Amino acid sequence: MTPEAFSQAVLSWFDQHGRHQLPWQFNKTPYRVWISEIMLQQTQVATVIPFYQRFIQRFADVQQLAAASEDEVLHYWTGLGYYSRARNLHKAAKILLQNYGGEFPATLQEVQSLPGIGRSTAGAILSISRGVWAPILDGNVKRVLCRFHALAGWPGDKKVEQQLWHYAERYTPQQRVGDYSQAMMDLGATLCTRSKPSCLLCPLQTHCQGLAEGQPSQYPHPKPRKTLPQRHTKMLMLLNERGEVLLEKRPPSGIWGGLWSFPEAPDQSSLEQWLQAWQVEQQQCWPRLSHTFSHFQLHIEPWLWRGLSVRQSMEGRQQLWYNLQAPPQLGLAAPVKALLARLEEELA
DNA sequence: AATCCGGGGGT
DNA sequence: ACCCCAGGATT
Repeated sequence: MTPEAFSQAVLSWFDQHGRHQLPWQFNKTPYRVWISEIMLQQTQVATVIPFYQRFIQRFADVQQLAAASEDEVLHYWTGLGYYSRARNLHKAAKILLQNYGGEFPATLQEVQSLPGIGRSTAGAILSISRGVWAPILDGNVKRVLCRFHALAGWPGDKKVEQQLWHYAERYTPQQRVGDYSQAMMDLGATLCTRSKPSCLLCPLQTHCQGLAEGQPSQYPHPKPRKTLPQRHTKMLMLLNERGEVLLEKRPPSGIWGGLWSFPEAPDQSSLEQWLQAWQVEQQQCWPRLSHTFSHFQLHIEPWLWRGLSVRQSMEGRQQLWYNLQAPPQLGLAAPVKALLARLEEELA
């Protein structure tokens, strides 16, 4: 799809279906767009609207904002969150008054140098309020572009973000650049939503790679977990006098759902319950196993228990004695299979 | 309970 | 050059 066709499709959709009645879409001065863009960082439109109206009513222009106390500015921000946004807004207003005569500068560099304004927000302010050619890349636009190009990786990753800026630059049109910025944000906010996107209504559906793959909502990929949560458990290999070992069927859902596994003792009290139930003669600790899942890492401490005498209360659990010489055909959890193999060596 | 979010500040 | 944070909303 050519960049011209892309932006044309987005703009046509915006003319028909975009949002045009938002408070900051009237009288689009740099000041009013600036305030709205800062409020819209990390905060949704519906939440922002009443705050925006109160704020603009009290601080109608840069001069009034700069003249106010920080306390009062923060008062009008109370409930919006991310309060450094308000402090930066106040700081920037004073800089605008001191260094720019109260007028917004016209270049991306200068706007971006103001506290609280990065590349995307600077682009939004200049394109929407002044028609300056400047791409934007907020969360909505990132989502649209990741899906459109089926771009793998997490958008917070530098390489991925760089590629996204490249796409953003490519599609940003020379004409109607402000409408295009607004249109892309609307598209992401109303159709290309995080879950359940309305692809059938999307002006880009015929060229969207993510949709072509069948799972557009898998993009953008989520932030990778830095360190997987660690869980610990003991697996009890209860060996009877016939050389059989006890297995339990796991609940149908959850980890290893419906598979057979050793009895587990994740904590001390459950361990003691098993000890009392079986009155073990000999306990032998084996080297630990680690097993990694998508969302946590499991550290397994295997214990071999021999000389079982008493047996209590196995009701309510599906259990069986697994004969190592004549193994039944069962679904086994991976580490259980490994441990059973090791156990067979041990007894041979 | 986990995920998301633009920019700033710290490592 | 990366990592982490803020603070409310959504899922």
